[in-house]
Amino acid sequence: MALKYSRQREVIKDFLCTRKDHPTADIVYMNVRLQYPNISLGTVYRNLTLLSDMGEILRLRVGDGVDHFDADTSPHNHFVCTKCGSVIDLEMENIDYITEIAAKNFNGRIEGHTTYFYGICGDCCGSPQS
Amino acid sequence: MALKYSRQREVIKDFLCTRKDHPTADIVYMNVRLQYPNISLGTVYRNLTLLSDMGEILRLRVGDGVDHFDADTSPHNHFVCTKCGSVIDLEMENIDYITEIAAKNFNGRIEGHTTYFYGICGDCCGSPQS
DNA sequence: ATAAAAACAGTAATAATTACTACTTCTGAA
DNA sequence: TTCAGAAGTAGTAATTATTACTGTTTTTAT
Repeated sequence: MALKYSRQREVIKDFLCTRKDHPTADIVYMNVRLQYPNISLGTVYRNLTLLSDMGEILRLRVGDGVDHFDADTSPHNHFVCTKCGSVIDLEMENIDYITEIAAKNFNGRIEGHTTYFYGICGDCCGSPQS
Repeated sequence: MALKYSRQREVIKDFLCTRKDHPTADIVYMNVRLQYPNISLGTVYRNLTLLSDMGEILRLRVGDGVDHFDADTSPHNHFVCTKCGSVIDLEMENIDYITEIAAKNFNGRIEGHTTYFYGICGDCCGSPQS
């Protein structure tokens, strides 16, 4: 009986599934609290960690100092706007073969890679003085 | 007269040039203090930020929650061991063309990418129970 | 030499995340 | 169906990396 059901965890997962942007723990907290007013931030963090450890969600470390979370666990890549900070899904062909390129002259086991593309997103390209 | 000479900055840069692992600010601080005992941690952070803003060093956000720094600014990629946490240079062919692959169906400007390979390093592969 | 700008040491503050604790909720058997 | 114990929770405190602030020192252009 290692993992028990928890209403809070379900609500967190459900909320994350409704979002295509990649919210931070704090944003999850603020939103989940609307339906579940006395949930605690610690519970949000614990369950996000739990869910990502189980592989049900992804934890994205895009380099802005805050973890982002993604309910879409299918293989895909992300773009981070250096102007507005938004994290966007990319529809692009799979590039996982780069791990084989990396493995060629490497003395160790390469298991994967994390790649984030950065630049200016469509919205910010259109807005004044970038 | 925007940027003035500073002995502290020189010592920090010199130390970083002697290292091929990718030390954190704290490790830089501890080592630089051996030669410069009353340097402050804030000075180390400020100068590391300054140097990376000038492009003289790289700031690596490998996803372990701590920034690493690299005096080698030539284009190369990094590997992070998920067991011991060490950050290692990879000698591999350039993969920057992946930004063009990413740009194909993307409505915005892709300027670059950060890629970190992860797995088990050579040392940890050899050691017991990985 | 000197004065203003920049940098410094030392300390305080911030921000994200994790740890702790007493209480509550699940759940598998009696 | 109860009920005991494990797992989870709310609320708070602690931790960790980093940045900001302040009064003093260093650099450098005149």
